[in-house]
Amino acid sequence: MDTDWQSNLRKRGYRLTPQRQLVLEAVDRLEHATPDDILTEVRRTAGGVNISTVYRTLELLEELGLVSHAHLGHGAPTYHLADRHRHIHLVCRDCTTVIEADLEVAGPFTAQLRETFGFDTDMKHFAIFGRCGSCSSKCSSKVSPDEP
Amino acid sequence: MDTDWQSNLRKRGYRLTPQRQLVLEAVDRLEHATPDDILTEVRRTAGGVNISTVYRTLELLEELGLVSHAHLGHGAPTYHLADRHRHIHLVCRDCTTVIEADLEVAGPFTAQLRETFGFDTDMKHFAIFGRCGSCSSKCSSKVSPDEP
DNA sequence: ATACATGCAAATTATTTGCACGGGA
DNA sequence: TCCCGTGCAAATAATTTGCATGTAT
Repeated sequence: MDTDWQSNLRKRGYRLTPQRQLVLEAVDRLEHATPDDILTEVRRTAGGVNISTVYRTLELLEELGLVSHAHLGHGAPTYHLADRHRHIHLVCRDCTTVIEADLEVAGPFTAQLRETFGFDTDMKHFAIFGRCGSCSSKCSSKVSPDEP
Repeated sequence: MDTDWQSNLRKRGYRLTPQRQLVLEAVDRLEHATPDDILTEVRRTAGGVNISTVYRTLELLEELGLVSHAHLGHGAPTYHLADRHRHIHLVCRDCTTVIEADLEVAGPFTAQLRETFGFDTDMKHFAIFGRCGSCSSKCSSKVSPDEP
């Protein structure tokens, strides 16, 4: 039987291929996965899959609203199921740990941005940069040049 | 006479070169400039300068605390004088306009992140993603797949 | 059957690195 | 003089694209 997304895919004139199923499954299984991570995971099942297929498929799945990506740092973007991961990413500049904070902690902040600038904010797309508690308590001698 | 940063440079054993002066001046003059933007600007004065020198110089100037960089989107990072641009960048997903908001609008938000997670936030480093007022009012038919 | 999807290789873009030469201190 | 800094070219990494072949519908 067809799942919801599979019939949706065909409804829009796209084909259902093994590669597309495998990429979606990999995005589901992995979390915060880069295109390269996803390729590696997909190849565990289907060895011949190419990286360009992964890029093209991720683009398609994002267009369909099934997956989203976020920028957690200078590196490659990370992909996740669109209906999962409804949270903010706090990334530590020192240990690169990612803390996941509920979207609502930013509620008053985004409300003010809307009020002041008419700006409709998506806090999920870019990470929030800073230093986590454990790195702060280490009183690191290496002071960031970008901080006040 | 030596400026502050020039003697600082030498104090640390680095040499004062035309390239380093020109890169710093370009970062000052341009705003939100990518390494490539900076190269173009520097070459207006000194044609032979190489892109790798720009990268190496930006790294050095950042180490010295003179410049900082921010990530305003998926593209290359942008550089600015460290003691300027003490603000948050609001980037529109549709028109890619950058709104500059005073850091203090995020005060309560960063206070709560510190309280809840012990996380010390630098709102300047990554842009805040969303949609600006004028793009929202256009009632764009292209609904973002990443929004609730 | 027929167009769309894929694999593959080459092109792009952004950044980094090895190396020999040249110029500041 | 000495060695750091630069230009240059090649290496890397991430992503995109053209094209011939393969395949879902």
